[in-house]
Amino acid sequence: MPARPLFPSAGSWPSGPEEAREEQVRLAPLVRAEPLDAERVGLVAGLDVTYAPGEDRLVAAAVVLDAGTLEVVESATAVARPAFPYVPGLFAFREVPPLVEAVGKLRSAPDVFVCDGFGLAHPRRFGLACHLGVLLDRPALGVGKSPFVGTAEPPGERRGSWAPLVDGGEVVGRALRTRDGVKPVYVSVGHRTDLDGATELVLRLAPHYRLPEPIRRADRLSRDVLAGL
DNA sequence: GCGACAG
DNA sequence: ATCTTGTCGC
Repeated sequence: MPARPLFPSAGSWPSGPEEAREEQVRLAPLVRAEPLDAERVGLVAGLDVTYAPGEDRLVAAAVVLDAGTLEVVESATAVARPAFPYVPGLFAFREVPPLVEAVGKLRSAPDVFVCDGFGLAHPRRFGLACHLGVLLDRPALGVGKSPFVGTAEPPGERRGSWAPLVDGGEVVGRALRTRDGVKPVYVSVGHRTDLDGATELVLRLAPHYRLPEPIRRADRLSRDVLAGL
């Protein structure tokens, strides 16, 4: 029996930004950093959400890939209304509910969840990847397309080079080059992962494109489903 | 106080 | 996030 209601349906969803920030501060200590052996990861789930222009409707997608072949194993989606407005730093309250719903429809148990956004690279060290990882108590990491908090030197131009992302004197993630000469992505720990493992895994998942394949697949699936509504 | 601010 | 075609470059 859970000590605290974990899901929105359980009635603990914040009514506004203030409560949401308090919730993040409460949950942040639950994040655990653990070594992630990228070589041993078998199944990876990519998560993403697409919003309908103008309408208050969205589609969340979870796509499970074989980390070795990058073949899609299965996928699931959820259609919903945003449960929270977009506020920088409170992003997870918008996307976590539908993402958790989509993940709940999966038959497999992915070894790692790859989120479109940040983990510890967050003002309160509790970004989307932390939030989702803690709720599911599964390994999770975040991949962002633009920096949110902190600063990083530009990594070397070659794929694989990276530079620490530092915020408030803390290393909260890495700016990682996944393609030669292309703008880096920003990797951070979500839950039960570490930066070395996350970096290695992201590189493994992004052999050809800037973004890891699981996220690209989830992005495409959520788009396609939304277009078909 | 002002600007910046994941998706 | 989304509104938006072609175009330049590897």
